[in-house]
Amino acid sequence: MANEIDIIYSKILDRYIEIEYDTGTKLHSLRFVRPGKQLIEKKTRDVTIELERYFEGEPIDFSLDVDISYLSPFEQKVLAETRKIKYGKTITYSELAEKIGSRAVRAVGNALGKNPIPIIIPCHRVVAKKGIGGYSEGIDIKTRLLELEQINANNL
DNA sequence: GACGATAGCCCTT
DNA sequence: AAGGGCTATCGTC
Repeated sequence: MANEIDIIYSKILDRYIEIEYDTGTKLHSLRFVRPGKQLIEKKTRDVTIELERYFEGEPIDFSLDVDISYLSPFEQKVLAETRKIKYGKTITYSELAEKIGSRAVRAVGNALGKNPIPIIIPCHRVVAKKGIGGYSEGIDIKTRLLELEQINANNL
Protein backbone atom coordinates (compact mmCIF):
# COMPACT_ATOMS: atom_id res chain seq x y z
CA MET A 1 0.00 0.00 0.00
CA ALA A 2 1.28 3.43 -0.92
CA ASN A 3 2.20 5.94 1.71
CA GLU A 4 -0.31 8.60 2.59
CA ILE A 5 0.43 12.23 1.88
CA ASP A 6 -1.20 15.15 3.63
CA ILE A 7 -0.96 18.66 2.23
CA ILE A 8 -1.36 22.03 3.88
CA TYR A 9 -0.55 25.53 2.78
CA SER A 10 1.63 27.72 4.97
CA LYS A 11 0.93 31.35 4.43
CA ILE A 12 3.94 32.51 6.39
CA LEU A 13 6.29 30.49 4.19
CA ASP A 14 4.21 30.79 1.05
CA ARG A 15 4.75 27.11 0.46
CA TYR A 16 2.65 24.02 0.35
CA ILE A 17 3.84 21.45 2.86
CA GLU A 18 3.63 17.82 1.85
CA ILE A 19 3.80 15.44 4.79
CA GLU A 20 4.33 11.85 3.85
CA TYR A 21 3.36 9.18 6.35
CA ASP A 22 4.23 5.54 6.43
CA THR A 23 1.35 3.14 6.36
CA GLY A 24 2.14 2.69 10.04
CA THR A 25 2.32 5.46 12.60
CA LYS A 26 5.63 6.86 11.47
CA LEU A 27 6.48 10.01 9.69
CA HIS A 28 8.33 9.45 6.47
CA SER A 29 9.23 12.88 5.09
CA LEU A 30 8.21 16.49 4.78
CA ARG A 31 8.66 18.60 1.66
CA PHE A 32 8.22 22.22 0.71
CA VAL A 33 6.45 22.91 -2.55
CA ARG A 34 6.34 26.28 -4.27
CA PRO A 35 2.79 27.43 -4.82
CA GLY A 36 3.05 27.48 -8.61
CA LYS A 37 0.66 24.59 -9.02
CA GLN A 38 -2.54 24.57 -7.06
CA LEU A 39 -2.58 21.66 -4.66
CA ILE A 40 -5.57 20.44 -2.73
CA GLU A 41 -5.16 20.55 1.03
CA LYS A 42 -5.61 17.23 2.77
CA LYS A 43 -5.56 16.79 6.53
CA THR A 44 -6.02 13.26 7.72
CA ARG A 45 -3.48 13.01 10.54
CA ASP A 46 -3.09 14.71 13.89
CA VAL A 47 0.40 15.88 13.11
CA THR A 48 -0.87 17.69 10.05
CA ILE A 49 -3.27 19.64 12.22
CA GLU A 50 -0.49 20.35 14.70
CA LEU A 51 1.67 21.68 11.91
CA GLU A 52 -1.11 23.95 10.84
CA ARG A 53 -1.33 25.33 14.36
CA TYR A 54 2.43 25.65 14.50
CA PHE A 55 2.28 27.96 11.51
CA GLU A 56 -0.45 29.94 13.26
CA GLY A 57 2.05 30.61 16.03
CA GLU A 58 1.36 27.94 18.62
CA PRO A 59 4.61 26.94 20.34
CA ILE A 60 4.40 23.26 19.53
CA ASP A 61 7.24 20.81 19.94
CA PHE A 62 6.56 17.70 17.92
CA SER A 63 7.16 14.30 19.38
CA LEU A 64 6.43 11.47 17.03
CA ASP A 65 8.05 8.36 15.73
CA VAL A 66 10.24 9.01 12.76
CA ASP A 67 12.14 6.46 10.77
CA ILE A 68 15.68 7.61 10.13
CA SER A 69 17.30 4.21 10.54
CA TYR A 70 18.55 4.33 6.97
CA LEU A 71 20.82 7.26 7.80
CA SER A 72 24.38 6.83 9.07
CA PRO A 73 24.94 6.57 12.85
CA PHE A 74 26.50 10.01 12.87
CA GLU A 75 23.58 11.55 11.02
CA GLN A 76 21.14 9.86 13.38
CA LYS A 77 22.98 11.28 16.36
CA VAL A 78 22.92 14.76 14.90
CA LEU A 79 19.20 14.62 14.20
CA ALA A 80 18.38 13.04 17.56
CA GLU A 81 20.24 15.86 19.29
CA THR A 82 18.48 18.40 17.11
CA ARG A 83 15.09 17.15 18.29
CA LYS A 84 16.00 18.14 21.84
CA ILE A 85 16.17 21.83 20.99
CA LYS A 86 13.12 23.51 22.42
CA TYR A 87 10.77 25.88 20.69
CA GLY A 88 12.22 29.36 20.32
CA LYS A 89 15.74 28.24 21.23
CA THR A 90 18.77 27.94 19.01
CA ILE A 91 22.18 26.33 19.33
CA THR A 92 25.23 26.56 17.12
CA TYR A 93 26.71 23.92 14.88
CA SER A 94 29.72 23.65 17.18
CA GLU A 95 27.60 23.32 20.33
CA LEU A 96 25.66 20.52 18.69
CA ALA A 97 28.88 18.81 17.64
CA GLU A 98 30.18 19.03 21.18
CA LYS A 99 26.98 17.53 22.60
CA ILE A 100 27.43 14.41 20.50
CA GLY A 101 31.12 14.24 21.29
CA SER A 102 32.51 15.32 17.98
CA ARG A 103 34.47 18.19 16.56
CA ALA A 104 33.20 17.70 13.06
CA VAL A 105 31.36 20.99 12.93
CA ARG A 106 30.99 20.99 9.22
CA ALA A 107 29.90 17.38 9.09
CA VAL A 108 27.07 18.43 11.41
CA GLY A 109 25.91 20.90 8.81
CA ASN A 110 26.03 18.22 6.16
CA ALA A 111 24.03 15.83 8.30
CA LEU A 112 21.38 18.46 8.99
CA GLY A 113 21.06 18.93 5.26
CA LYS A 114 19.88 15.34 5.05
CA ASN A 115 17.06 15.87 7.51
CA PRO A 116 14.10 14.21 5.80
CA ILE A 117 11.59 15.89 8.09
CA PRO A 118 12.36 19.58 8.58
CA ILE A 119 10.29 21.55 11.13
CA ILE A 120 9.32 18.36 12.96
CA ILE A 121 13.03 17.77 13.44
CA PRO A 122 13.85 21.43 13.98
CA CYS A 123 17.08 21.79 12.07
CA HIS A 124 16.28 25.47 11.54
CA ARG A 125 17.19 25.99 15.20
CA VAL A 126 20.83 25.19 14.52
CA VAL A 127 22.68 28.32 13.52
CA ALA A 128 26.22 29.49 12.94
CA LYS A 129 28.11 31.17 15.74
CA LYS A 130 28.15 34.32 13.69
CA GLY A 131 25.16 34.56 11.43
CA ILE A 132 22.28 32.27 10.67
CA GLY A 133 24.06 29.47 8.82
CA GLY A 134 22.58 27.58 5.92
CA TYR A 135 19.33 25.82 5.09
CA SER A 136 18.70 23.44 2.22
CA GLU A 137 15.24 24.78 1.53
CA GLY A 138 16.54 28.34 1.35
CA ILE A 139 17.71 30.80 3.97
CA ASP A 140 14.48 32.78 3.78
CA ILE A 141 12.50 29.79 5.01
CA LYS A 142 14.85 29.36 7.96
CA THR A 143 14.65 33.07 8.76
CA ARG A 144 10.86 33.05 8.76
CA LEU A 145 10.65 29.97 10.95
CA LEU A 146 13.00 31.53 13.49
CA GLU A 147 11.06 34.80 13.41
CA LEU A 148 7.80 32.97 13.92
CA GLU A 149 9.21 31.18 16.95
CA GLN A 150 10.84 34.30 18.33
CA ILE A 151 7.53 36.11 18.28
CA ASN A 152 5.64 33.29 19.98
CA ALA A 153 8.24 31.91 22.37
CA ASN A 154 6.83 34.08 25.15
CA ASN A 155 3.54 32.17 24.94
CA LEU A 156 5.22 29.16 26.45
C1' DG B 1 41.22 12.77 -1.86
C1' DA B 2 37.72 16.58 -2.15
C1' DC B 3 34.03 18.85 -0.34
C1' DG B 4 30.91 21.18 3.25
C1' DA B 5 24.38 24.53 6.33
C1' DT B 6 31.81 25.93 10.62
C1' DA B 7 35.01 28.52 13.45
C1' DG B 8 38.95 31.03 14.63
C1' DC B 9 42.92 33.79 13.62
C1' DC B 10 45.21 37.34 11.25
C1' DC B 11 45.41 40.61 8.00
C1' DT B 12 43.85 44.66 5.34
C1' DT B 13 40.77 48.69 4.45
C1' DA C 1 34.12 47.47 12.39
C1' DA C 2 33.72 44.58 8.59
C1' DG C 3 35.22 41.55 5.25
C1' DG C 4 38.67 38.38 2.95
C1' DG C 5 42.17 34.62 3.02
C1' DC C 6 44.00 30.54 5.42
C1' DT C 7 43.66 26.54 8.10
C1' DA C 8 42.06 22.96 11.52
C1' DT C 9 38.65 19.48 11.76
C1' DC C 10 36.13 15.07 10.40
C1' DG C 11 32.15 12.45 8.37
C1' DT C 12 30.47 11.39 3.47
C1' DC C 13 30.82 10.26 -1.15
